[in-house]
Amino acid sequence: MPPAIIRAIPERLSRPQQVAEAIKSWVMANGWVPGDRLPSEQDLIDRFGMAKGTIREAIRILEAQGLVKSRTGPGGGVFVHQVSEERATALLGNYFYFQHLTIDDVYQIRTVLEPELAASLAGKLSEAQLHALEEVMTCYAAPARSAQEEREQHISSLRFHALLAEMSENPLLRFLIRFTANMLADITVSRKLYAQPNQELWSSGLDYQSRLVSALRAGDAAAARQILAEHMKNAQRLMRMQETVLTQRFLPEGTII
Amino acid sequence: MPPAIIRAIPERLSRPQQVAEAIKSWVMANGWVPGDRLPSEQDLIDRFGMAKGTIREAIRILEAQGLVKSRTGPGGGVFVHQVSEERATALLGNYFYFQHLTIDDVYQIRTVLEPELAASLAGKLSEAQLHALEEVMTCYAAPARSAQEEREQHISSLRFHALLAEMSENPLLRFLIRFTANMLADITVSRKLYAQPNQELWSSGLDYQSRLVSALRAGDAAAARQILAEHMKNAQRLMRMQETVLTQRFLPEGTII
DNA sequence: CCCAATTTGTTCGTATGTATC
DNA sequence: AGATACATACGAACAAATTGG
Repeated sequence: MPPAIIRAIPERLSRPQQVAEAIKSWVMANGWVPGDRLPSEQDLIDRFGMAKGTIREAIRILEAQGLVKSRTGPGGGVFVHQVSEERATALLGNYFYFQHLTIDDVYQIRTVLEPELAASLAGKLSEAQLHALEEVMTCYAAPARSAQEEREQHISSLRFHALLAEMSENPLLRFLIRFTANMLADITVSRKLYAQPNQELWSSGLDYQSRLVSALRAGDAAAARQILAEHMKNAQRLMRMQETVLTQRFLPEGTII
Repeated sequence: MPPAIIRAIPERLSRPQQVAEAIKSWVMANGWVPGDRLPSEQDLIDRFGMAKGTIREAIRILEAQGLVKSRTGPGGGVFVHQVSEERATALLGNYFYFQHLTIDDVYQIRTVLEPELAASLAGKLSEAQLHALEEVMTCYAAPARSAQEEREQHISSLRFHALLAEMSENPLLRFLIRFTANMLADITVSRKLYAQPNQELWSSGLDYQSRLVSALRAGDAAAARQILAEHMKNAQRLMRMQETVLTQRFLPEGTII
């Protein structure tokens, strides 16, 4: 039987990478948490017996991963930093830049995750949270008068889903819903911007969401699941009708819906 | 109405970060693909009018993100590189290091993704692929005699799911299934290693998988979905019974099941 | 407001390592 | 083996940013 975990042959790491890994393990071993300061640059130079440039490159590697942040001046230094959702989104987005995703690929995921999210939140939201959702919905109460407006409403709709995800207790579910919504917001383009907006379809989208909030308020998980399942199916159909496609691009950090 | 996409105030980037972003955009604009060589270090120094150290730090940032790789020697240089699944997994794992995930969090995702995967693959697999799945199943044909063996079988079971995911056409689904399986393989520890293995439960796990392969071969999507849904519910219950917990840790690149 | 101390950030010259021919 | 072309590493000096007096 093969070993439980196949650890790839460690291709020779450059020294900065080694140092970065060493620091990472060191942080973990010491149980350092975000906000804690790492030894100073000079200190690291002495400890590792390496040149300043090498140490600095190591720091930059950790910084690129979102694990540390550095500040200049007295009281400055390199600090452990909690990887932000933005950073994680950008880094994962880089991976998918090279995998040609289709709209349907993304919707295959959303079609199962969103209903699950809705079901898990039914009856668990405060009145304030439910109000926040209704607030976002007002952004597209009026029917779109152009394809451009329609697209903006689509983005608002995605924001609704991102907000809903924010309310989940499950960090993984939260991230995945928001990640997929961000992907769609960032990299979809409609090929039919000249076309007339299809009011019937998007207004039914609004209808879905208000029914959803009702179900969430009533604590009806089955209904919430069902409503969102239909909503997803519908949204996917609309994207298809508009011949929407995904544009390949790197996601710069800082984009968030 | 707020802007469609809120772009966070661009907190002042250090020069290496700016250079890294500039190179990234440059690569995209030129449509460079994995394997293409970036200008030499000296060339970049001249172009950006910056010192070697700064340029090198920028390269390291891109390297940490998995976007480039550099080789020394003649014909060497910095090359565009497709972000590997391992790298993406490690980087995303860093994010979840700071979000305390529970077993149930991971299973909430698996419970909906795995059945969807199974359904989408029904009737689409070649006989060779189906054989490969049956091959992995043989690893735990024999009942576990200890908690340790039981854990090894659990890992094998995860490998089965990872292999199944590999067969999906959907890169996002593929990644997510494999990511969650990797999370469980890497960071679960059983708190009841002293306990007797529960043969009944795991052998039923094997039963599920052989029924699944049959359904896949028969092209019965509904059955495949149903079988995996039950399998997931059962596996989650087992993890609960064993009081399995997640240990928080950074995932070094190179771990893969 | 300025000055001094502290810490990271940047530059340049030089030397070393490595792979190709 | 030797020459070449490239990244890699080192060290010392200098610059910029931040804090506190």
